Amino acid sequence: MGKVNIKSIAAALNLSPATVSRALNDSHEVKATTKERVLAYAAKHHYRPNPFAKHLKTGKTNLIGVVIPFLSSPFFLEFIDELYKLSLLQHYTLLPFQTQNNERTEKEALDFLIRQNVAGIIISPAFENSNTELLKSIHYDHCPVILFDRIQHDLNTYKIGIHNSLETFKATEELIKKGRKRIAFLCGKDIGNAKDRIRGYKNALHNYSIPFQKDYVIDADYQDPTENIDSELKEIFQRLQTADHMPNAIVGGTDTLSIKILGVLADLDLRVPDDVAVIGFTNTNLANYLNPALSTIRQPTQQMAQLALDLLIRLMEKQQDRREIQYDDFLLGATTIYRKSTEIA
Amino acid sequence: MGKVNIKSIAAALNLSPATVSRALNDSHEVKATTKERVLAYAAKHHYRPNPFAKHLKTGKTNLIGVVIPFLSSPFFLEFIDELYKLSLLQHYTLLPFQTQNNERTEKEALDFLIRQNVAGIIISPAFENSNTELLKSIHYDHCPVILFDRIQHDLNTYKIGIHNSLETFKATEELIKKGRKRIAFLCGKDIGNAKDRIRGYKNALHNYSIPFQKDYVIDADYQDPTENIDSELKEIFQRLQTADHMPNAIVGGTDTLSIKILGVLADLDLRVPDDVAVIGFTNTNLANYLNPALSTIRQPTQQMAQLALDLLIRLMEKQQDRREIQYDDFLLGATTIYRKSTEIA
DNA sequence: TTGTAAGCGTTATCAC
DNA sequence: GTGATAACGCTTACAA
Repeated sequence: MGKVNIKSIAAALNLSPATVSRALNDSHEVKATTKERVLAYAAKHHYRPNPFAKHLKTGKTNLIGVVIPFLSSPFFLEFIDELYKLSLLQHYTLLPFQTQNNERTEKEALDFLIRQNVAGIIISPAFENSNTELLKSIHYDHCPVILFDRIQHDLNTYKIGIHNSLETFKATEELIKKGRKRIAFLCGKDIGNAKDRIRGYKNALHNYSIPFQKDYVIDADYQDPTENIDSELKEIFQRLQTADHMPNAIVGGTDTLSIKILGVLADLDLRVPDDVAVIGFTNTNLANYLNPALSTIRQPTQQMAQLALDLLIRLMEKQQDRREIQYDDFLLGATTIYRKSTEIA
Repeated sequence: MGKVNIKSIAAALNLSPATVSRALNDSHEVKATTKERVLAYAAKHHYRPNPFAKHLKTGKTNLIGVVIPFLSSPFFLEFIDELYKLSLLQHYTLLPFQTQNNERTEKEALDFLIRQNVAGIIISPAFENSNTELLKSIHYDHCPVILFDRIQHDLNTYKIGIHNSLETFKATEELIKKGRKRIAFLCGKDIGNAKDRIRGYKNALHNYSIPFQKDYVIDADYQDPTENIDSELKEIFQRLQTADHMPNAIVGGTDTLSIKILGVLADLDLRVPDDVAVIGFTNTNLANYLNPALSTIRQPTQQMAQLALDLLIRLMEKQQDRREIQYDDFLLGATTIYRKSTEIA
């Protein structure tokens, strides 16, 4: 069978392409009967509009680019999943990309998205101020950009995240109240929100007059959660153990690290929570099945996704120069769940 | 600044659009100096080719559609992740879609992919023979389709999976050898590979003269792993308990169920492995950190992704009528890891 | 209410 | 080597 497009439909029905186009787009200026004829024929012959032609003409797409560090982290996975569900309802199509915390890969993803002429972009940057100039030029001249999760970024736009310093403050405080004073903090190197999370941790120590120890802030450098950083972590803690300087509590600053640390501690024959209590950021129900069940700080991914999409759509529809808009930061509340790993007798 | 496209470059350099196009495509029939001039100008003005125009003209894309039941299952996540890495190297772009085990959603995804004019599709169908006719018409008339994981499907194409019956046979046999005889099997309703997995389980029972019991095959009907089927499972096992017919071992037929069952058993105050031993399909390192560490059958996602992409590219490049190709099935080996949950004293 | 025609950015087929 | 020109499938003034 030949290809079925507007021209062939027009020919078959003795109409002009313009009328067919109008009928397919449910224009009010076309007779009801013609509309029916066209629609019936189109359905019968499985007409599929060619988006390339359409977009070439209109210059618009219903694509939304989503740029995240990686999928293999429960938080980002949940976020994307929520976003999928929501965008489906609004007839937007998601184009997800991973950066592996790498600025170059991020740039390539952004370039690709622009070539695809996406209508908007939702991003959690590879690291603090990665691709700042590129993102600014996209946001100002091409399509709106919204930041989430890693919102430490000079791009002037809506930012959706949680109150990172507050959350780590509370978690650290909880450990202190339970009598632990040698508290370590795990964080990803250069990750956009690490600073805030460390600040909360430091403030809590300060509030309870516990001296801050530099070697208790443990930077892990990873591009990918599936990477084997376990041995790196193990070495660090082994060194602390040897120096008789082992912490008796740990705050996990990222999804990935919070889970990995349990395996590391088990390897070192340290009992959780007796020897070392653990609490960390993590968005997975699996935390409850871990050994021991892990206390977690859980980000509200559903809310975050909803808000990101709403704000983005609002920006996409607005004609105003995006340089001149007054943007707000949205800091949502996280949910902390205390489980076995912080249950100190 | 005005838009920079082939025409504007041509105007600025006093060339024709045709020459510019040739230069950008590194055609040999264009003078080296002109080529340089064009490339320099393009780079300086951040020229980005418009894929919509290009594809409208050539009718070809470098897009690969990937259709999976859901992302929130470790196996599919790993698979997609591997596919991302590999396709990046080959300059293909992935368009991933989830079906939630729903034929209608799957159809919408496939329709979308065709409209996007993807060069090929890799799919694990929503269930056995879902969208058979549509997939056939796509494969024969539009672009090659490759099946993976859930390969019980009438579509005649390359199929990549594991030897499901063999793997469940071995797992069941192991439990039998450890003295367990009341062995239950968990599986997703209608999922394409459930039949084979059940067959392996049955064969093992048969080989050791253990009578097959119908109520030990437990169907769980879920659209999404994050769904709350825990209570459903709990009820089923509670009923078995009451009837004094509780199994003392369980084989988990899917990623999702294998993990969930641990929580259910804990809720029912059953000890693993003492009261009930558990082994199941699951592609996550987290299995090692679960309570207790879960024995797993792990699919070779990296190999599967590599093979899927290789075969797809081969088909995309071949001109032959796809009805007439002789397709093979590829059954790769899985890796079974025995951990605490099957450690029977 | 419908038709005509131009044009979106690119590539391919001719000429020159 | 390079330049005109048509064409891909669609939308949209403008005309009728």
